[in-house]
Amino acid sequence: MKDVNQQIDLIRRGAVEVIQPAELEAKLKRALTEGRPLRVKAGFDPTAPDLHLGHTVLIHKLKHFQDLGHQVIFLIGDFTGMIGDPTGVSETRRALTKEQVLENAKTYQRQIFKILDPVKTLVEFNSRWMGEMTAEGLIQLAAHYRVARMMERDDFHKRYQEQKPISVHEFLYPLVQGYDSVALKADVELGGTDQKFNLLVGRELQRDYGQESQVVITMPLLEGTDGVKKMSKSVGNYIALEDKPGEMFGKLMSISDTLMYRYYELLTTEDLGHAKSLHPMEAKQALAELIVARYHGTDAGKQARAEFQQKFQAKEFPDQPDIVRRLTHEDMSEVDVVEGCSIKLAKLIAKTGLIASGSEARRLIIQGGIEVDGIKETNPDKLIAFELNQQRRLKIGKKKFAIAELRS
RNA sequence: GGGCAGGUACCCAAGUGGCCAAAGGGGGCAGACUGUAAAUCUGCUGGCUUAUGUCUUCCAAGGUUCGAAUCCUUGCCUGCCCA
Repeated sequence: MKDVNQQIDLIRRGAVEVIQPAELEAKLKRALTEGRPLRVKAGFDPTAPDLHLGHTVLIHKLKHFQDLGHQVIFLIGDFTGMIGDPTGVSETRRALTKEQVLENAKTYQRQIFKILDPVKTLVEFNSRWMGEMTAEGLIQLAAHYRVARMMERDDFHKRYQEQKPISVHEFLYPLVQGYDSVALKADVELGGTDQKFNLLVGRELQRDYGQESQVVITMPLLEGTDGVKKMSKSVGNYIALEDKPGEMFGKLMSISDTLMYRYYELLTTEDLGHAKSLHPMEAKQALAELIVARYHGTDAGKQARAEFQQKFQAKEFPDQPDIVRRLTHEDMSEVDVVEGCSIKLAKLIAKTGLIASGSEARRLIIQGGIEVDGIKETNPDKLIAFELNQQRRLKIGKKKFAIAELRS
Protein backbone atom coordinates (compact mmCIF):
# COMPACT_ATOMS: atom_id res chain seq x y z
CA MET A 1 0.00 0.00 0.00
CA LYS A 2 1.22 3.47 -0.83
CA ASP A 3 1.94 6.03 1.82
CA VAL A 4 -0.87 8.16 3.08
CA ASN A 5 -0.11 11.34 1.16
CA GLN A 6 0.14 9.55 -2.17
CA GLN A 7 -3.14 7.87 -1.44
CA ILE A 8 -4.80 11.16 -0.60
CA ASP A 9 -3.58 12.69 -3.85
CA LEU A 10 -5.25 10.02 -5.90
CA ILE A 11 -8.39 10.01 -3.79
CA ARG A 12 -8.82 13.76 -4.06
CA ARG A 13 -8.32 13.84 -7.80
CA GLY A 14 -11.53 15.14 -9.36
CA ALA A 15 -13.37 15.09 -6.04
CA VAL A 16 -15.49 18.08 -5.12
CA GLU A 17 -15.48 17.69 -1.38
CA VAL A 18 -14.06 15.43 1.33
CA ILE A 19 -15.86 15.43 4.67
CA GLN A 20 -13.74 15.44 6.78
CA PRO A 21 -10.21 15.43 5.31
CA ALA A 22 -8.63 14.94 8.74
CA GLU A 23 -10.78 11.86 9.34
CA LEU A 24 -9.78 10.46 6.00
CA GLU A 25 -6.15 10.90 6.81
CA ALA A 26 -6.60 9.23 10.19
CA LYS A 27 -8.45 6.31 8.69
CA LEU A 28 -5.81 5.85 6.02
CA LYS A 29 -3.04 5.93 8.56
CA ARG A 30 -4.75 3.36 10.69
CA ALA A 31 -5.44 1.19 7.67
CA LEU A 32 -1.77 1.28 6.87
CA THR A 33 -0.48 0.52 10.35
CA GLU A 34 -3.04 -2.14 11.13
CA GLY A 35 -3.01 -3.64 7.66
CA ARG A 36 -6.80 -3.33 7.50
CA PRO A 37 -8.07 -1.90 4.22
CA LEU A 38 -10.84 0.69 4.33
CA ARG A 39 -14.36 -0.35 3.43
CA VAL A 40 -15.39 1.96 0.63
CA LYS A 41 -19.00 2.00 -0.41
CA ALA A 42 -20.90 3.47 -3.32
CA GLY A 43 -24.53 2.69 -3.90
CA PHE A 44 -26.48 2.51 -7.12
CA ASP A 45 -30.17 2.36 -7.67
CA PRO A 46 -31.09 -0.23 -10.25
CA THR A 47 -33.77 1.99 -11.74
CA ALA A 48 -32.84 1.16 -15.31
CA PRO A 49 -30.95 -1.79 -16.72
CA ASP A 50 -28.07 0.34 -17.89
CA LEU A 51 -25.19 2.00 -16.22
CA HIS A 52 -24.20 5.14 -18.03
CA LEU A 53 -21.15 7.33 -18.28
CA GLY A 54 -22.42 9.46 -15.42
CA HIS A 55 -22.05 6.53 -13.06
CA THR A 56 -18.55 5.84 -14.20
CA VAL A 57 -17.29 8.99 -12.52
CA LEU A 58 -18.02 7.24 -9.24
CA ILE A 59 -16.94 3.83 -10.41
CA HIS A 60 -13.59 5.20 -11.46
CA LYS A 61 -13.18 6.68 -8.04
CA LEU A 62 -13.97 3.26 -6.58
CA LYS A 63 -11.36 1.89 -8.90
CA HIS A 64 -8.82 4.28 -7.42
CA PHE A 65 -9.53 2.94 -3.97
CA GLN A 66 -9.34 -0.58 -5.27
CA ASP A 67 -5.97 0.08 -6.83
CA LEU A 68 -4.80 1.45 -3.50
CA GLY A 69 -5.68 -1.86 -1.91
CA HIS A 70 -8.89 -0.96 -0.15
CA GLN A 71 -12.05 -3.03 0.02
CA VAL A 72 -14.52 -1.70 -2.50
CA ILE A 73 -18.20 -2.37 -1.95
CA PHE A 74 -20.52 -1.95 -4.88
CA LEU A 75 -23.91 -1.65 -3.29
CA ILE A 76 -26.92 -2.34 -5.40
CA GLY A 77 -29.87 -0.55 -3.93
CA ASP A 78 -32.43 -3.17 -4.74
CA PHE A 79 -34.41 -2.24 -1.67
CA THR A 80 -34.02 1.52 -1.98
CA GLY A 81 -34.81 1.18 -5.66
CA MET A 82 -38.26 0.28 -4.67
CA ILE A 83 -38.56 3.56 -2.81
CA GLY A 84 -37.03 5.77 -5.44
CA ASP A 85 -34.47 8.40 -4.57
CA PRO A 86 -36.22 11.75 -4.14
CA THR A 87 -32.96 13.61 -4.67
CA GLY A 88 -33.29 16.48 -7.06
CA VAL A 89 -36.59 15.43 -8.48
CA SER A 90 -39.64 17.60 -8.52
CA GLU A 91 -42.08 14.80 -8.07
CA THR A 92 -42.35 11.39 -6.53
CA ARG A 93 -40.44 8.73 -8.37
CA ARG A 94 -42.29 5.72 -9.52
CA ALA A 95 -41.38 2.74 -7.47
CA LEU A 96 -40.05 -0.36 -9.20
CA THR A 97 -41.28 -3.86 -8.74
CA LYS A 98 -39.05 -6.46 -7.20
CA GLU A 99 -38.72 -8.27 -10.53
CA GLN A 100 -37.62 -5.17 -12.40
CA VAL A 101 -35.08 -4.35 -9.75
CA LEU A 102 -33.54 -7.82 -9.79
CA GLU A 103 -33.41 -7.90 -13.54
CA ASN A 104 -31.69 -4.53 -13.66
CA ALA A 105 -29.30 -5.52 -10.92
CA LYS A 106 -28.01 -8.43 -12.97
CA THR A 107 -27.06 -6.14 -15.80
CA TYR A 108 -25.35 -3.83 -13.35
CA GLN A 109 -23.02 -6.47 -12.09
CA ARG A 110 -21.91 -7.33 -15.58
CA GLN A 111 -21.21 -3.74 -16.48
CA ILE A 112 -19.18 -2.54 -13.52
CA PHE A 113 -16.56 -5.19 -14.10
CA LYS A 114 -15.54 -3.42 -17.25
CA ILE A 115 -13.89 -1.05 -14.80
CA LEU A 116 -13.56 -2.79 -11.45
CA ASP A 117 -11.72 -6.01 -10.68
CA PRO A 118 -14.39 -8.65 -10.08
CA VAL A 119 -12.24 -10.63 -7.69
CA LYS A 120 -11.58 -7.70 -5.40
CA THR A 121 -15.03 -6.17 -5.50
CA LEU A 122 -17.66 -6.95 -2.93
CA VAL A 123 -21.14 -6.71 -4.41
CA GLU A 124 -23.92 -6.21 -1.91
CA PHE A 125 -27.68 -5.77 -2.05
CA ASN A 126 -29.30 -3.68 0.58
CA SER A 127 -32.33 -5.93 0.65
CA ARG A 128 -30.06 -8.34 2.54
CA TRP A 129 -30.55 -6.34 5.72
CA MET A 130 -33.47 -4.11 4.78
CA GLY A 131 -35.64 -6.98 3.64
CA GLU A 132 -35.45 -8.50 7.09
CA MET A 133 -35.98 -5.33 9.01
CA THR A 134 -39.21 -5.40 10.96
CA ALA A 135 -41.66 -2.56 11.10
CA GLU A 136 -40.40 -1.95 14.57
CA GLY A 137 -36.84 -1.65 13.31
CA LEU A 138 -37.92 0.75 10.63
CA ILE A 139 -39.74 2.91 13.13
CA GLN A 140 -36.69 2.96 15.35
CA LEU A 141 -34.60 3.96 12.39
CA ALA A 142 -37.02 6.71 11.51
CA ALA A 143 -36.80 8.00 15.06
CA HIS A 144 -33.20 8.97 14.39
CA TYR A 145 -34.10 11.88 12.19
CA ARG A 146 -36.17 15.04 12.41
CA VAL A 147 -38.74 16.29 9.95
CA ALA A 148 -37.36 19.82 10.06
CA ARG A 149 -33.94 18.54 9.00
CA MET A 150 -35.53 16.64 6.14
CA MET A 151 -37.33 19.74 5.02
CA GLU A 152 -34.07 21.67 4.86
CA ARG A 153 -33.32 19.76 1.74
CA ASP A 154 -33.76 21.92 -1.28
CA ASP A 155 -35.74 19.38 -3.28
CA PHE A 156 -38.24 18.68 -0.52
CA HIS A 157 -38.39 22.34 0.38
CA LYS A 158 -39.22 23.34 -3.17
CA ARG A 159 -41.80 20.68 -3.64
CA TYR A 160 -43.37 21.64 -0.36
CA GLN A 161 -43.51 25.30 -1.31
CA GLU A 162 -44.86 24.53 -4.72
CA GLN A 163 -47.61 22.52 -3.10
CA LYS A 164 -46.48 19.36 -4.78
CA PRO A 165 -46.93 15.99 -3.16
CA ILE A 166 -44.24 14.51 -0.95
CA SER A 167 -44.91 11.03 0.30
CA VAL A 168 -43.76 9.91 3.71
CA HIS A 169 -41.81 7.03 2.23
CA GLU A 170 -39.56 9.49 0.46
CA PHE A 171 -38.28 10.57 3.84
CA LEU A 172 -37.22 7.00 4.38
CA TYR A 173 -34.87 6.98 1.45
CA PRO A 174 -32.01 8.91 3.05
CA LEU A 175 -32.52 6.98 6.25
CA VAL A 176 -32.24 3.63 4.53
CA GLN A 177 -29.24 4.75 2.53
CA GLY A 178 -27.65 5.94 5.74
CA TYR A 179 -28.47 2.69 7.43
CA ASP A 180 -26.69 0.85 4.65
CA SER A 181 -23.51 2.46 5.90
CA VAL A 182 -24.27 1.20 9.38
CA ALA A 183 -24.94 -2.31 8.11
CA LEU A 184 -21.77 -2.34 6.05
CA LYS A 185 -19.63 -0.55 8.62
CA ALA A 186 -18.47 1.73 5.84
CA ASP A 187 -15.34 3.80 6.32
CA VAL A 188 -15.89 5.86 3.22
CA GLU A 189 -18.91 6.52 1.04
CA LEU A 190 -18.76 8.01 -2.41
CA GLY A 191 -21.54 9.85 -4.11
CA GLY A 192 -22.39 12.65 -6.48
CA THR A 193 -22.61 16.15 -5.09
CA ASP A 194 -26.38 15.84 -5.17
CA GLN A 195 -26.08 12.95 -2.75
CA LYS A 196 -24.42 15.03 -0.08
CA PHE A 197 -27.46 15.09 2.12
CA ASN A 198 -28.00 11.35 1.96
CA LEU A 199 -24.32 10.72 2.57
CA LEU A 200 -24.28 12.93 5.61
CA VAL A 201 -27.27 11.14 7.07
CA GLY A 202 -25.05 8.06 6.96
CA ARG A 203 -22.49 9.80 9.14
CA GLU A 204 -25.07 10.76 11.71
CA LEU A 205 -26.70 7.37 11.81
CA GLN A 206 -23.39 5.59 12.23
CA ARG A 207 -22.64 7.85 15.17
CA ASP A 208 -26.08 7.12 16.65
CA TYR A 209 -25.51 3.41 16.22
CA GLY A 210 -22.18 3.63 18.00
CA GLN A 211 -19.89 3.44 14.98
CA GLU A 212 -17.20 5.73 13.72
CA SER A 213 -18.63 8.04 11.06
CA GLN A 214 -17.78 7.39 7.46
CA VAL A 215 -15.82 9.86 5.42
CA VAL A 216 -17.93 11.31 2.65
CA ILE A 217 -16.45 12.06 -0.74
CA THR A 218 -18.55 13.85 -3.32
CA MET A 219 -17.83 13.73 -7.00
CA PRO A 220 -19.07 16.13 -9.67
CA LEU A 221 -22.18 15.23 -11.59
CA LEU A 222 -21.68 14.57 -15.22
CA GLU A 223 -23.98 16.55 -17.45
CA GLY A 224 -25.97 14.51 -19.92
CA THR A 225 -25.83 14.78 -23.68
CA ASP A 226 -28.03 17.88 -23.59
CA GLY A 227 -25.24 19.59 -21.68
CA VAL A 228 -27.57 20.99 -19.06
CA LYS A 229 -29.22 18.42 -16.89
CA LYS A 230 -27.27 15.76 -15.10
CA MET A 231 -26.94 12.57 -17.03
CA SER A 232 -29.82 10.41 -15.99
CA LYS A 233 -31.80 7.50 -17.13
CA SER A 234 -35.09 9.14 -16.37
CA VAL A 235 -34.32 12.23 -18.43
CA GLY A 236 -32.99 10.15 -21.30
CA ASN A 237 -29.88 12.23 -21.92
CA TYR A 238 -27.49 9.43 -21.19
CA ILE A 239 -24.85 7.34 -22.86
CA ALA A 240 -25.09 3.80 -21.59
CA LEU A 241 -22.05 1.61 -21.20
CA GLU A 242 -23.85 -0.99 -23.22
CA ASP A 243 -24.87 1.29 -26.03
CA LYS A 244 -23.73 -0.16 -29.33
CA PRO A 245 -20.34 1.18 -30.42
CA GLY A 246 -21.83 3.16 -33.30
CA GLU A 247 -24.55 4.61 -31.15
CA MET A 248 -22.14 5.49 -28.39
CA PHE A 249 -19.82 7.17 -30.86
CA GLY A 250 -22.67 9.09 -32.43
CA LYS A 251 -24.00 10.32 -29.13
CA LEU A 252 -20.57 11.50 -28.11
CA MET A 253 -20.13 13.35 -31.39
CA SER A 254 -23.36 15.24 -30.95
CA ILE A 255 -22.47 16.76 -27.60
CA SER A 256 -21.48 20.39 -27.44
CA ASP A 257 -17.84 21.44 -27.41
CA THR A 258 -18.08 22.73 -23.87
CA LEU A 259 -19.45 19.43 -22.74
CA MET A 260 -16.73 17.58 -24.56
CA TYR A 261 -14.02 19.17 -22.44
CA ARG A 262 -16.03 18.36 -19.35
CA TYR A 263 -16.13 14.73 -20.43
CA TYR A 264 -12.41 14.79 -20.99
CA GLU A 265 -11.98 16.10 -17.50
CA LEU A 266 -14.20 13.61 -15.74
CA LEU A 267 -14.04 10.51 -17.87
CA THR A 268 -10.48 10.31 -19.07
CA THR A 269 -6.99 10.85 -17.79
CA GLU A 270 -5.99 12.72 -20.93
CA ASP A 271 -4.18 15.99 -20.67
CA LEU A 272 -6.72 18.79 -20.97
CA GLY A 273 -4.34 21.25 -22.53
CA HIS A 274 -3.60 18.83 -25.31
CA ALA A 275 -7.28 18.18 -25.98
CA LYS A 276 -7.93 21.89 -26.27
CA SER A 277 -5.09 22.35 -28.73
CA LEU A 278 -6.79 20.04 -31.23
CA HIS A 279 -9.50 21.05 -33.65
CA PRO A 280 -12.73 20.55 -31.69
CA MET A 281 -13.97 17.93 -34.10
CA GLU A 282 -10.69 16.04 -33.93
CA ALA A 283 -10.74 16.22 -30.17
CA LYS A 284 -14.31 14.99 -30.08
CA GLN A 285 -13.62 12.05 -32.34
CA ALA A 286 -10.60 11.14 -30.25
CA LEU A 287 -12.74 11.25 -27.11
CA ALA A 288 -15.47 9.18 -28.67
CA GLU A 289 -13.00 6.60 -29.87
CA LEU A 290 -11.34 6.44 -26.48
CA ILE A 291 -14.60 5.82 -24.66
CA VAL A 292 -15.98 3.33 -27.16
CA ALA A 293 -12.67 1.47 -26.97
CA ARG A 294 -12.88 1.29 -23.20
CA TYR A 295 -16.26 -0.43 -23.17
CA HIS A 296 -16.14 -2.34 -26.45
CA GLY A 297 -12.47 -2.84 -27.16
CA THR A 298 -9.86 -1.07 -29.25
CA ASP A 299 -11.07 -2.45 -32.56
CA ALA A 300 -14.61 -1.39 -31.93
CA GLY A 301 -13.38 2.10 -31.18
CA LYS A 302 -11.50 2.32 -34.45
CA GLN A 303 -14.36 0.85 -36.39
CA ALA A 304 -16.92 3.18 -34.88
CA ARG A 305 -14.79 6.11 -35.87
CA ALA A 306 -14.37 4.83 -39.40
CA GLU A 307 -18.08 4.24 -39.76
CA PHE A 308 -18.85 7.66 -38.45
CA GLN A 309 -16.57 9.22 -41.00
CA GLN A 310 -18.14 7.16 -43.73
CA LYS A 311 -21.70 8.01 -42.76
CA PHE A 312 -21.42 11.64 -41.91
CA GLN A 313 -18.27 13.05 -43.33
CA ALA A 314 -18.11 11.23 -46.64
CA LYS A 315 -21.90 10.95 -46.50
CA GLU A 316 -21.82 7.41 -47.75
CA PHE A 317 -24.36 4.80 -46.99
CA PRO A 318 -23.01 2.72 -44.08
CA ASP A 319 -22.04 -0.93 -44.46
CA GLN A 320 -24.24 -1.74 -41.51
CA PRO A 321 -27.64 -0.08 -41.80
CA ASP A 322 -29.85 0.18 -38.73
CA ILE A 323 -32.22 -2.33 -40.17
CA VAL A 324 -32.71 -4.50 -43.22
CA ARG A 325 -36.40 -4.81 -43.89
CA ARG A 326 -37.57 -7.72 -45.99
CA LEU A 327 -40.74 -7.00 -47.88
CA THR A 328 -42.99 -9.44 -49.63
CA HIS A 329 -45.51 -8.90 -52.36
CA GLU A 330 -48.16 -8.56 -49.70
CA ASP A 331 -46.51 -5.39 -48.50
CA MET A 332 -46.79 -3.82 -51.91
CA SER A 333 -49.71 -1.57 -52.60
CA GLU A 334 -49.63 -2.07 -56.37
CA VAL A 335 -48.84 -5.45 -57.74
CA ASP A 336 -48.50 -6.12 -61.41
CA VAL A 337 -47.12 -9.39 -62.61
CA VAL A 338 -45.59 -7.84 -65.68
CA GLU A 339 -44.45 -4.47 -64.42
CA GLY A 340 -43.33 -5.63 -60.99
CA CYS A 341 -44.76 -3.91 -57.98
CA SER A 342 -44.47 -0.78 -55.98
CA ILE A 343 -45.29 0.78 -52.67
CA LYS A 344 -46.08 4.29 -51.54
CA LEU A 345 -43.04 5.98 -50.13
CA ALA A 346 -44.73 6.91 -46.86
CA LYS A 347 -45.75 3.30 -46.30
CA LEU A 348 -42.31 2.08 -47.12
CA ILE A 349 -40.71 4.38 -44.59
CA ALA A 350 -43.24 3.41 -41.94
CA LYS A 351 -42.53 -0.25 -42.56
CA THR A 352 -38.88 0.12 -41.61
CA GLY A 353 -40.05 0.49 -38.04
CA LEU A 354 -37.58 3.30 -37.48
CA ILE A 355 -40.44 5.77 -37.40
CA ALA A 356 -43.32 5.77 -34.96
CA SER A 357 -46.22 6.02 -37.38
CA GLY A 358 -47.31 6.45 -40.94
CA SER A 359 -48.22 10.04 -40.32
CA GLU A 360 -44.80 10.78 -38.98
CA ALA A 361 -43.21 9.17 -42.01
CA ARG A 362 -45.38 11.35 -44.18
CA ARG A 363 -44.35 14.50 -42.35
CA LEU A 364 -40.70 13.59 -42.57
CA ILE A 365 -40.93 13.06 -46.29
CA ILE A 366 -42.64 16.38 -46.87
CA GLN A 367 -39.96 18.09 -44.84
CA GLY A 368 -37.24 16.64 -46.99
CA GLY A 369 -35.86 14.20 -44.49
CA ILE A 370 -35.88 11.15 -46.72
CA GLU A 371 -33.50 9.90 -49.36
CA VAL A 372 -34.09 6.83 -51.51
CA ASP A 373 -30.94 5.47 -53.07
CA GLY A 374 -29.27 8.78 -52.45
CA ILE A 375 -31.99 10.91 -53.98
CA LYS A 376 -34.14 13.16 -51.85
CA GLU A 377 -37.84 12.42 -52.23
CA THR A 378 -40.49 14.80 -51.02
CA ASN A 379 -43.67 13.24 -52.31
CA PRO A 380 -45.10 10.83 -49.74
CA ASP A 381 -47.42 9.28 -52.30
CA LYS A 382 -44.70 8.56 -54.81
CA LEU A 383 -44.73 4.93 -55.82
CA ILE A 384 -41.43 3.23 -55.26
CA ALA A 385 -41.03 0.27 -57.58
CA PHE A 386 -39.37 -2.94 -56.50
CA GLU A 387 -38.25 -5.88 -58.53
CA LEU A 388 -37.76 -9.22 -56.91
CA ASN A 389 -34.64 -9.22 -54.71
CA GLN A 390 -34.06 -5.57 -55.40
CA GLN A 391 -32.65 -3.55 -52.53
CA ARG A 392 -33.28 0.10 -51.92
CA ARG A 393 -31.27 2.22 -49.56
CA LEU A 394 -33.26 4.55 -47.39
CA LYS A 395 -31.88 7.43 -45.42
CA ILE A 396 -34.35 8.56 -42.81
CA GLY A 397 -33.57 11.84 -41.11
CA LYS A 398 -29.93 12.46 -40.54
CA LYS A 399 -29.16 9.47 -38.41
CA LYS A 400 -31.16 6.50 -39.58
CA PHE A 401 -30.32 4.18 -42.42
CA ALA A 402 -32.36 1.26 -43.66
CA ILE A 403 -32.29 -1.18 -46.49
CA ALA A 404 -35.56 -2.46 -47.89
CA GLU A 405 -35.60 -5.45 -50.16
CA LEU A 406 -38.31 -7.39 -51.90
CA ARG A 407 -38.38 -11.11 -51.33
CA SER A 408 -40.86 -13.54 -52.69
C1' G B 1 -63.58 14.87 9.90
C1' G B 2 -64.82 20.12 7.81
C1' G B 3 -63.69 24.23 4.24
C1' C B 4 -61.12 25.75 -0.21
C1' A B 5 -58.21 25.18 -4.77
C1' G B 6 -56.80 21.93 -8.51
C1' G B 7 -56.21 17.26 -12.14
C1' U B 8 -55.58 19.43 -20.16
C1' A B 9 -51.05 16.20 -25.12
C1' C B 10 -43.68 14.20 -23.45
C1' C B 11 -43.34 18.57 -19.57
C1' C B 12 -45.23 23.47 -18.08
C1' A B 13 -49.55 25.91 -19.21
C1' A B 14 -54.09 28.58 -21.83
C1' G B 15 -58.96 27.33 -22.82
C1' U B 16 -65.14 27.62 -18.79
C1' G B 17 -71.05 25.10 -24.26
C1' G B 18 -70.13 24.91 -30.96
C1' C B 19 -64.89 28.45 -34.89
C1' C B 20 -61.03 22.54 -30.14
C1' A B 21 -56.92 17.47 -32.22
C1' A B 22 -57.23 21.84 -28.28
C1' A B 23 -53.34 28.83 -27.79
C1' G B 24 -48.34 29.77 -25.90
C1' G B 25 -43.63 28.06 -24.02
C1' G B 26 -40.13 24.08 -23.19
C1' G B 27 -38.44 19.59 -25.06
C1' G B 28 -38.16 16.51 -29.41
C1' C B 29 -37.84 15.71 -34.77
C1' A B 30 -36.80 17.61 -39.72
C1' G B 31 -34.78 21.34 -43.32
C1' A B 32 -31.02 25.44 -44.23
C1' C B 33 -26.14 26.74 -42.34
C1' U B 34 -22.11 23.53 -40.11
C1' G B 35 -17.72 20.05 -37.55
C1' U B 36 -24.21 14.98 -36.94
C1' A B 37 -21.09 20.99 -32.16
C1' A B 38 -23.03 25.70 -30.49
C1' A B 39 -25.82 29.86 -32.17
C1' U B 40 -29.46 31.34 -35.76
C1' C B 41 -33.65 30.97 -39.23
C1' U B 42 -37.84 27.79 -41.05
C1' G B 43 -41.28 23.79 -40.67
C1' C B 44 -43.47 19.72 -38.02
C1' U B 45 -44.91 17.65 -33.29
C1' G B 46 -52.60 12.08 -31.76
C1' G B 47 -53.88 7.51 -35.08
C1' C B 48 -55.69 5.80 -39.84
C1' U B 49 -56.17 3.39 -46.35
C1' U B 50 -53.97 11.79 -46.59
C1' A B 51 -58.94 12.53 -46.75
C1' U B 52 -60.46 20.27 -47.07
C1' G B 53 -62.37 12.63 -44.54
C1' U B 54 -62.66 9.75 -40.23
C1' C B 55 -61.58 7.58 -35.34
C1' U B 56 -59.69 8.17 -30.29
C1' U B 57 -58.13 12.11 -26.71
C1' C B 58 -58.54 17.18 -21.89
C1' C B 59 -58.28 12.07 -14.17
C1' A B 60 -62.56 7.94 -14.27
C1' A B 61 -67.60 6.52 -14.71
C1' G B 62 -72.32 8.20 -15.47
C1' G B 63 -75.77 12.38 -16.79
C1' U B 64 -77.75 17.21 -19.12
C1' U B 65 -77.59 19.05 -24.31
C1' C B 66 -78.75 19.01 -31.28
C1' G B 67 -73.58 19.67 -29.48
C1' A B 68 -69.09 19.04 -23.56
C1' A B 69 -62.11 19.77 -22.13
C1' U B 70 -65.91 23.29 -20.77
C1' C B 71 -72.38 22.31 -17.19
C1' C B 72 -74.32 18.43 -13.31
C1' U B 73 -73.53 13.81 -10.18
C1' U B 74 -70.46 10.27 -8.08
C1' G B 75 -65.72 8.33 -7.51
C1' C B 76 -60.26 8.53 -7.57
C1' C B 77 -55.88 11.60 -6.99
C1' U B 78 -53.03 16.21 -5.27
C1' G B 79 -52.17 20.68 -2.48
C1' C B 80 -53.61 24.46 1.15
C1' C B 81 -56.35 26.04 5.61
C1' C B 82 -59.09 24.44 10.03
C1' A B 83 -59.78 20.19 13.56
